[in-house]
Amino acid sequence: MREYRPNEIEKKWQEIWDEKEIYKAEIDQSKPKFYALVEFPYPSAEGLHVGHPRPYTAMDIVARKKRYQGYNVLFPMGWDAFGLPTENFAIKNKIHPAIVTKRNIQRFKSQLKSIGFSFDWSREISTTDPEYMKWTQWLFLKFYEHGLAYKKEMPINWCTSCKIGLANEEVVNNACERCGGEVVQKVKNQWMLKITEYADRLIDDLDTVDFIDRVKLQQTNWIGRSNGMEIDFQVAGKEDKLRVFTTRPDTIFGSTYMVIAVEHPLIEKYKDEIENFHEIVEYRGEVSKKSEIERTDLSKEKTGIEIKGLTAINPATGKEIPIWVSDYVLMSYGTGAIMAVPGHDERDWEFADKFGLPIVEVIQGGDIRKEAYTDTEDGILVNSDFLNGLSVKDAQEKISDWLEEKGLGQRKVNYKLRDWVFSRQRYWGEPIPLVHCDECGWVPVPEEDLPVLLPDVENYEPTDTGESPLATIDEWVNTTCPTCGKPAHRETDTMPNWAGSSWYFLRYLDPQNDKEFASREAIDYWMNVDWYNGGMEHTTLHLLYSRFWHKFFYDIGLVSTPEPYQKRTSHGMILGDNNEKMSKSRGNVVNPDDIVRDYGADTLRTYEMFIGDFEKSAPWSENGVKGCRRFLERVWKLQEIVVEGSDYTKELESSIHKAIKKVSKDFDTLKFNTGIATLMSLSNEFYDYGSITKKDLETFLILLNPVAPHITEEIWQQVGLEGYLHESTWPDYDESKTKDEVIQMPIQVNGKLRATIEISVDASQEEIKDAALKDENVQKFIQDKSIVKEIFVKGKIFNLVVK
RNA sequence: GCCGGUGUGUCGGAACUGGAAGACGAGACAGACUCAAAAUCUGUUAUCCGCAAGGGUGUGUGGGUUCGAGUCCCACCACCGGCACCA
Repeated sequence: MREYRPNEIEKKWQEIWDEKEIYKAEIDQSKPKFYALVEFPYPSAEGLHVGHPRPYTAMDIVARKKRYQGYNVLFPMGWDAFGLPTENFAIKNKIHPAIVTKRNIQRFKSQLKSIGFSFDWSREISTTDPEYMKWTQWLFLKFYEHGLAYKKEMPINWCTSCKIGLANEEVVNNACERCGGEVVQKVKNQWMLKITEYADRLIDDLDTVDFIDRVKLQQTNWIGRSNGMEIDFQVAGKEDKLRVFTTRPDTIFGSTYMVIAVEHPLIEKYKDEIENFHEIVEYRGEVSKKSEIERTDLSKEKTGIEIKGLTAINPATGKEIPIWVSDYVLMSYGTGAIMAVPGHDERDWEFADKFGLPIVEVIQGGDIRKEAYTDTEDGILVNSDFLNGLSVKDAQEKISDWLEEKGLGQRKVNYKLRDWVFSRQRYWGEPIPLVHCDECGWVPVPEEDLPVLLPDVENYEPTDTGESPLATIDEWVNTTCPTCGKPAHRETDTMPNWAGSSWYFLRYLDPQNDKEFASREAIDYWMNVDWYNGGMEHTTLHLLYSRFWHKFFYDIGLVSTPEPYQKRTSHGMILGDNNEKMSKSRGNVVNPDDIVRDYGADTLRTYEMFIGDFEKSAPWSENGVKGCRRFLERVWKLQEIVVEGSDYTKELESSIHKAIKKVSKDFDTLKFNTGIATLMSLSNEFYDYGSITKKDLETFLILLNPVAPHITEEIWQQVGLEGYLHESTWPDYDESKTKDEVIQMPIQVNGKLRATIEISVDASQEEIKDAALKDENVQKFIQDKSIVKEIFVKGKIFNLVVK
């Protein structure tokens, strides 16, 4: 027998698989289909790190197993290649981002190939390819045509020193990451996508898909649906009304003041009448430096200013109340104004307490002198006129009816979810394919002119007016109106990187199609994605965005299903060996190339799956890698003890059936670590027994193959098993053979283990009791006490309760 | 801060639906092989008391439910992911 040399055999088998095109997926109506999807990577300059292969290996195992079970599997891979780091690298090194991207993709691809994933490379896509961009732009225009893309004034991060717009990530402690300059919020007119129109369906349709609970919960909470009322408060002596949203209209009699966001339009409108306008502008300046997280921090010291010269009328009490501004009220949630009820809202209570505003109790049960009373279960209304004596629930109904009858408010569903800011003032993204004409307004670029390509520019940095670098290229910006032919100019904002990743799973179905984004036949055959695995960090953005896009496509008849993904799971991160997130700056990055070179791809794959619970993060350990290599060496050496004969080894029969059952189940439920542990134990049993029949080896190799595809295929060939392993089928097991006839039954006295007895699995309670009472140790603990209760769980436990 | 999650030997982790805590792997220790080391093989390994049989303690902390809790409930602590222009 030869030595185990992974580098040789891995290369050999990768070439054979490539040549035979066994992972190429074609539409085949005679087989059930299975679409397995992993999140496509962003090809960074650093190359792959060992975190990448974890989800890829997991889904590779699923894909390979499904093929053995007779499914027609689609398992594609591509590149989410637009992005800031590439652009920044290009700026710094004066090199075109397209060149950087191409280089990075080549690197990533060769790294992935060396690990032996069963991707169908014939379907490889990159979001930056013109043929791909064309359809991203085309799909964006569908949103525009259906009124779901619109322009709105939105704040961007503005570095006062570089005079350019910054991404959130480039803002560190309110300062510019590059120059350290001060960052403020500056308003800019931007393209928005109306995701809020789909808020209800994005929540409700979660019931129709198989996502892990924490993903569903997090999406639901992110969308943040709440039922309440919009209520109008008259601004005293003025035409205007201040509209607020509240989920607690029942507490309206306790509303003793109002708070509006610093950005609220009322402030500008009445600037001449606001006595302390200066002071408010100054405060607004301070607030513009804060992030939303800082603004809404519950534990921070409250700040705010009373607007002098404007007051409002509480529609329930008819009393005049002051209006304040404070940073904790956001223009982006609700109406940008709140009715403050300090007696029954924690934040309002602290605010009122600090500024000496009146606190009125309207729900009995707490002590509002000490803290806000927020209980909605048992509270009874007081100091609330016609609501007095009602429960919170009844009061909510009554006041809502009353306000609606009087025309002072209406019931309203509100969401935390906000519309999606779709504009970026960046170079490395898809140009938004719209042209502005003074006569015709915004006009879509006609389909035959797509894609709108990026022009070459000298400088990739955003401009000092806050516009995209494209704005400086006159010959690109200046064009003619597709409708009237008069001079017009192109939109210079580009799309966020989320655009390409919002529909890539559809392009995989038909990646070379130059007539459509994907053919209907391909969509109908392959969709939905049967299993999509990705990081938890994408739950509320990418995963929600792509569901939104797909739902819209469904509505306009482009796709045949209302949800894109049938099942969604999530993996944990791989940390450095110091238990911290892998990063260049921490110096704890492990490159998979080194592991493949020193130990082999199969060892890398086995270790990544054995490292721990797939759904949790786990620190890298070189010793753990060695352990997995040791296991594969032992598997290799099974060749030394293999014996002829196609019969099962009777003595190990039960272990083999149990292993088939356990491994099959574990691979379907992401329990790869225990699946591999089962195979380790089984191989140990073969060694303990001293030999393994060809038939048992065959079963063992198929079970291990999805994890370690190269070594198993090689051993298969070496020992002369029939055909190729990749042509075989997944083994079945016999349920009756997985059951033990004799078991070790734990005997407890008062819940503590005192003995174990070996007994038939079918033994009755009486038989077990007799045997238990014969045990010396059990007797010792019973002695003269009397048995008051017996607890018997068949096959599990027998417990005697004594007194 | 808000939303979601996690916490078990020296380390990674295992434990079905509330039923023997620590599978499997790593590390360590001891032994075999070797001039020696590495590799490999064998054994031991939660902790405390005990020669042993056996017993006490033990799953982040404090409480509770139960014959029985890592698992369920309440309160708290620590850490991780996300917070809308990183991907």
